[in-house]
Amino acid sequence: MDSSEYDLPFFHRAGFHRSTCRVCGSAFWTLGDHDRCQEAPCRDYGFVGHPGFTRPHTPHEMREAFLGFFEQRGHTRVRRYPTVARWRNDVFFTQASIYDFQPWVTSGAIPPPANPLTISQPALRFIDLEEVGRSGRHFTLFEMMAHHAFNRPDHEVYFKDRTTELCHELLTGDLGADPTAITYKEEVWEGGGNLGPSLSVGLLGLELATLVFMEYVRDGAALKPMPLTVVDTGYGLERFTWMSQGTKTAYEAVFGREYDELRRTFPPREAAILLDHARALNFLLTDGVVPSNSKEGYFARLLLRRSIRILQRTPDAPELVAILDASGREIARAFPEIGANRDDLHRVVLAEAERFAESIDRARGMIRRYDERTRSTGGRINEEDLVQWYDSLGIPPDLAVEELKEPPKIPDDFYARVATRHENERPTNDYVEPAVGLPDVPESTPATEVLYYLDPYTLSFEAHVAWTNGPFVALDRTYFYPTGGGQVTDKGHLGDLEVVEVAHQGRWILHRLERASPFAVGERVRGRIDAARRMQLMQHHTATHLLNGALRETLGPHVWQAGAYKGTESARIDITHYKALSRDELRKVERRVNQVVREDRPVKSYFEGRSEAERRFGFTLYQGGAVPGKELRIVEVEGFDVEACGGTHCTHTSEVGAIALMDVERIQDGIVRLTYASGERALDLRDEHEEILKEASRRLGVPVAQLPDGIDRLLAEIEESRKLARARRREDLGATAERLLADPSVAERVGETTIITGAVDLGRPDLMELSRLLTKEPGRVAILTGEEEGRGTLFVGSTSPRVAANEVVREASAEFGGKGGGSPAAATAVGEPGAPLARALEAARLAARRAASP
RNA sequence: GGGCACGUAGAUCAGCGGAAGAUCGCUGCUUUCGCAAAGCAGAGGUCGGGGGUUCAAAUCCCCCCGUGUCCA
Repeated sequence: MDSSEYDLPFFHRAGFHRSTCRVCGSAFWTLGDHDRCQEAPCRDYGFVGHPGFTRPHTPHEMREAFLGFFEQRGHTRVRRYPTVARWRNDVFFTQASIYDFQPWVTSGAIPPPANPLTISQPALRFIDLEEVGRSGRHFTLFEMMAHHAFNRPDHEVYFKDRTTELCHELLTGDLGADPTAITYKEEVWEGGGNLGPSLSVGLLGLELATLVFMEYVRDGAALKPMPLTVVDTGYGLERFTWMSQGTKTAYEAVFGREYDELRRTFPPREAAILLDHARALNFLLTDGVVPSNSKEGYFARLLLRRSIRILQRTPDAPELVAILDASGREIARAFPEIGANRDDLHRVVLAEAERFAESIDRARGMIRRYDERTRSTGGRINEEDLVQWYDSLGIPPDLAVEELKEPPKIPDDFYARVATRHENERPTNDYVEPAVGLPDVPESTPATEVLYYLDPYTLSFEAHVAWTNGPFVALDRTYFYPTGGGQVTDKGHLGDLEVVEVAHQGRWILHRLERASPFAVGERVRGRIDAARRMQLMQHHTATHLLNGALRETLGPHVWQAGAYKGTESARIDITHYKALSRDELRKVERRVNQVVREDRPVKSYFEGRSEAERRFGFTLYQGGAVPGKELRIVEVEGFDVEACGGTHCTHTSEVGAIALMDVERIQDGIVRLTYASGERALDLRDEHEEILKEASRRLGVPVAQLPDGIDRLLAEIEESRKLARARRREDLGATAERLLADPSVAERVGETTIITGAVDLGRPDLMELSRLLTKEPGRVAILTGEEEGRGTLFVGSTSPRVAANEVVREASAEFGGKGGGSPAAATAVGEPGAPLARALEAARLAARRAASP
């Protein structure tokens, strides 16, 4: 980056000079006499014990000081965005204040909520997890205070010069930092194909803020100016607070009284971890994350379980929810939504704690058994075992060690070893829906005017053909709904031809006909939509919104839609929830949702600017995931549910008819799927079930009310006859055994051993069973042959210590080309088809006699 | 989304190519005024499902399903 980028008029006006850091070699600007930039590691902390600001601030005071400062200078204060980035699908969490405005504002697609604006945005960075409590300055959740300006060619708010001036004024004004102690280090910021100069603000060894100026687009080797330049600043609230107090670590300054409180029970690192995690969890859970083993849920689980482990190994530790509540009360001073649903939050946390306890119990037993087994065979548990247990069973190494009699040392690089195991995993997240084979539409074709948004009831219309190719037709306007948003395609007719599928393709909606289109461009055609199908889809879609609302109302605000599908036969919604739904909860939801149907509330669909809609309804709008565009289509069930949605909807809830829940299942950890039907299908379904019941009752010959008992009786009968068959077989075999034992020609005595030989017509399992019956007493050898599918089977069982069954079989099997083997107690061989089985039997008898003779 | 581990009697698990086991629980009997307890006897298993390899599969291989867990 050219050095002129940093040569700001402000620096000259205020008397700054440019210098080079003796340690890191970077250029920086300062009023003072420094040979190095004023950030660690180039210099030590100089503010511990000697605060760099005049007055100590709490985080709350510091946030107010910051936001107030910028408000007084023409900035509008903007409310925080959720810590879960619902409006984007490229990241899980909000990691910086600028995330709030990506991609729609930064790309210029929509105007910012205010310009310039100031915000304090809670941000999450799990990359620093291990440093929390150790470094004295890292947090998983931190607040990034910022002022942002978005400059268009026709409207410049401010850029590098004013930004730096404001920053300097902030520090040296009321906060009272020594102007000569500050350095502005020249850096380059790059991200997402954009880049620009940035300044890193150092004071007494602490990097307090970064001022980023997004200015260029990388185009190969060249840099092209961005049409919209962005001021992206980040001021760490925690660091400002720390600087103002000059405590030993940032944790004392940030967590204040709660930290002192916990320090009575915990060492410094653990107290810091507990409070850091509690703060992050308060935001995460309030913003609707349910702990689970995948996606954002995993991070909530990680924080919860780490916290629980610390509490578990500490005597007289406070309750986790108590720590969460204390932390939440402090946060709520600035963010009142935190703790507003404390009961729901407690339920989520307690459910997770319970699961963790179960998991640990299981693990404990397993480790103890494994330890005993290993030691009894002279082995030892090694470090790799610890890694394996953590990776596959989730047993923290410190816990494993507690259970072991002779524990190995936990290696220092434990977590690095875990990471090594995950090195060769290939990320396949970037799965793209395979192209459905839609043709490209020439750019010159006018975009399709989408009419179903405005009126879902017009099912017959006239339009002009805008473009056509094979079976595909684009119209200048259409009421046909294309597959999307979990709602399946409309069907119907264009002219006399059937429309089999409708799909989005760029700015057009393509209708695929049953065969090649006969229409000419410009031709006027009549479109007719399959009314019954559309009605059913509308009912299912509106039903989905109603259920979503009822589920959130019944189960708690942690419920978010995690996926949905609306077909003609049924619909389903996946929601985030921490356990399976009880029968009672289901009944409640079904009653509630049908009540809303009967209340006949209006369902309004309209367009609204993104920022305005977010402001009015909050981020629960994005139930269906991130949606593109500057305007959102809002579907509002009055007083009940509001979502951004492009689907076709009933205009009153009563049109949904009825909603019948068909099935509920936990499809994965933290996600519950409900399947249901509405409208005509709900009635059909009830009829079908009725029919099935009646038919079952007819076939079983009992009244419907007695079906369960009837089935029980039937099952008992089946069980009975199965037992009977088994008993009969055993009896038959028993009779055969007795017959053989009674026949002096088949049983011969050699020394202590009785050898019984017999050729019977039985298969292998029966031969085995028979052998068992014959060799119940010690000192017996049974040599049996049978035939199965033309192949002779030899079975030898022995309870004589002198006669090894496998030896007998080995010697005999040569006689009939048999392959086999076994143990000294039982052995078997199967011969070639048609091989002389009798010879094998005789050979086995001789072998057994030889072995048995003293 | 990917890796790893695990699915065996009602429960907890062992077995890891040769005749399905242990402990607890259950049933019956003995002992006891009765209970607890003990002793004896017994019932209870498509070894998650489906393919394959093998003379032989709970055990080895492949594909599903389910559970747990680590990591993005």
